[in-house]
Amino acid sequence: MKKTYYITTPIYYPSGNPHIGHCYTTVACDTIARYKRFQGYDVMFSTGTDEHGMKIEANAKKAGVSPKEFVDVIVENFQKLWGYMNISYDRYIRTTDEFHMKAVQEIFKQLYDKGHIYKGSYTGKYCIPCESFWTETQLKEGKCPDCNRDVIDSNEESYFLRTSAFAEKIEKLLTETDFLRPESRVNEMINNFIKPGLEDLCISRSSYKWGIPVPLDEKHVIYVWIDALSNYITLLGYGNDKYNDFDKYWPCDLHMTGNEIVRFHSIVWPIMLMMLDLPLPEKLYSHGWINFNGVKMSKSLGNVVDPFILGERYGVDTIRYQILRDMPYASDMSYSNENMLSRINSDLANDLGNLVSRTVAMVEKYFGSKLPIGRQAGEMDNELISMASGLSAKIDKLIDEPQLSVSLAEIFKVVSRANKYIDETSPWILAKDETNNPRLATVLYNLLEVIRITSSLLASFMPNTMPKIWEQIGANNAAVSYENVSKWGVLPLDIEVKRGEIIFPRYDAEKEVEYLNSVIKPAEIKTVIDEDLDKANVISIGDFQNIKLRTGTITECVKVEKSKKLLKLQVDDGRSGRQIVSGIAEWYKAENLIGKKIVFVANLSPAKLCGEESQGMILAADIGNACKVVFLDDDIPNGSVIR
RNA sequence: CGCGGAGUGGAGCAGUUCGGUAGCUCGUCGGGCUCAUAACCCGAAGGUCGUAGGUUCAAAUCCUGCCUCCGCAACCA
Repeated sequence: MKKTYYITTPIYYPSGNPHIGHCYTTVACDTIARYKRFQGYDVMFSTGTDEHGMKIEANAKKAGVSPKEFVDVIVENFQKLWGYMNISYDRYIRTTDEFHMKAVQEIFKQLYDKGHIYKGSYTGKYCIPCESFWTETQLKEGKCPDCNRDVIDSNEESYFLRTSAFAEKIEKLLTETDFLRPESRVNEMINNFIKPGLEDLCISRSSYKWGIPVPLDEKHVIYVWIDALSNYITLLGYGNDKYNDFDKYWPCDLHMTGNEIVRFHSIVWPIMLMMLDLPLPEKLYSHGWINFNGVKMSKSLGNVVDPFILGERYGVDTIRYQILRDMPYASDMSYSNENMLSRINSDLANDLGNLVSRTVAMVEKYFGSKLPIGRQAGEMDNELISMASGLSAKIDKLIDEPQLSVSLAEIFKVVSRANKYIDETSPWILAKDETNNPRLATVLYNLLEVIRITSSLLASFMPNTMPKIWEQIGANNAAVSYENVSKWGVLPLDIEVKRGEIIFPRYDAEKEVEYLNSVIKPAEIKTVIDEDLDKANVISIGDFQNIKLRTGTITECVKVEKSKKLLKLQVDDGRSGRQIVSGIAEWYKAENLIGKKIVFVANLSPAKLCGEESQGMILAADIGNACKVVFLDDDIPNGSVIR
């Protein structure tokens, strides 16, 4: 029986359309899945969408549709993108799939029956108008991060998972095995969550409805963790009859995730599996993010790179190549339109595409497309041959780590060596004398062999384009099999080539960058104007009159020592003065504010921020992620009322 | 002192585990070649490795302080 290999992407949260970040994770998994199939494994490659939760419920409401209708549209976009990017997933799971929902309830029940779940109460902050729960850390200066209003303490009855009991086991798993990679993540997890003491996890909510109901207690829905993480086993048939290959594929060989959900995959998920008495996955790999010109991509900044735009213009394989090649192993990738163009021009067009083109052209020109049988080896051949035939062993190892960028670098080292080999052997000189024909044929044959080997290995990365190369060098399917990738001399001696279209065109980098900059913009500071939000939050004139705005002058200003964002201002308010603490330290230096005239909310109930009393709030404008204080003309007297 | 990561020629990175005066890709400049997608090959210029100290015969690499940037802090890959 064939050996199996099970690889997963995370299931994505469809609160918005997919972008190049989702793309990276999925393309990386696809490449590994393809390579494993190439090696002869029986592969299960899964992806999907995590479709429940408050945010989706809220977004759907805003859009005026049901949550299911809302996610259906976005899920279609995800699937469209995966089709477009040539993603060879075997199974797509949606957490709204009937079989999954039933299986999750089944898993919940099992955990409950085994005593791993108990009913307790969840303490948090609640914003009444937003109907949202927040944790202490989510609050912005003690206010609801969505609407900036006061929140109240709230106790909600909830179910909890006894994760605390497994702290020691998880610590061992993380520190004594290579389960979690890269290693830097291990430190992060241990320091942040294990050392301070692992707490039980709240696994249900009653504040929204869009989720899988808790069995026997339908007031609650199952919160994301058990719902989403379980997908990795339910899609194999665990707890349901729809699929039947759990025994075949579990335990998983590789879970790939982004950094933000490592915690749940490295701590909660293994604990769940331990509770269920199931074997643990072999490996969890967390990759970095794609930054755009050094700035993290985010929808609010409007600097999200759209894979469709890039794919349309340069081809899907080109995009796949670029993101796989430029994402470093353990850190973030810095994307820029310039880097993208430079990468595809120099590696794909100049090195690989041109190698194919010049080799095929020479076989055509010197031998009428078909090599003669006679051969004559040369000393210069040895290095090239040994590099090429030893390549696949390296790649096998790198794919397992998984070091995709380094894999590509290794393959392209051989491509470069082949270009150099052409210069060393100078076929155009050999061609001048017919007695050199055996030598010339050998040189060209060697080049074709290098192209066969490198393109076979590259096919997992660029599945569309490599067959075009095979056609041009006259390689049949057997020649590009895994079995032959470590062998030399596989192509028939009298191989016939067929010149074809240019494989990777070269682009005018300057012109293209100009074009790209016009359609894919780096982050710029801009104000998001959300009229709908304003309309939804209309207040009466009375409400407004309840807010007392007054003018004042900043007389003293120092940074609050313990905090990163807070400045402590002494304000002359035309009366006895007051102290205001404001979260603007990221944008203003304390000394620069002294003497400035500002507007503040005079009747705000005092609050303590980082131990400092704040009697009011100063007005500032949100500009993108930054903020600017509203300054006034100096001739307005302190204490004047604003209306 | 919340946690983590990073600061190396114009850009992006490797090297730091096990100290011995820096390496790769792109870009720039010069040369070669002409089979090829103005592509390919060779060579050169360009860095006192964030900063201040310390250990050492010797530090990008070890130790200490400081500065700057980024990410995370219950769910944006």
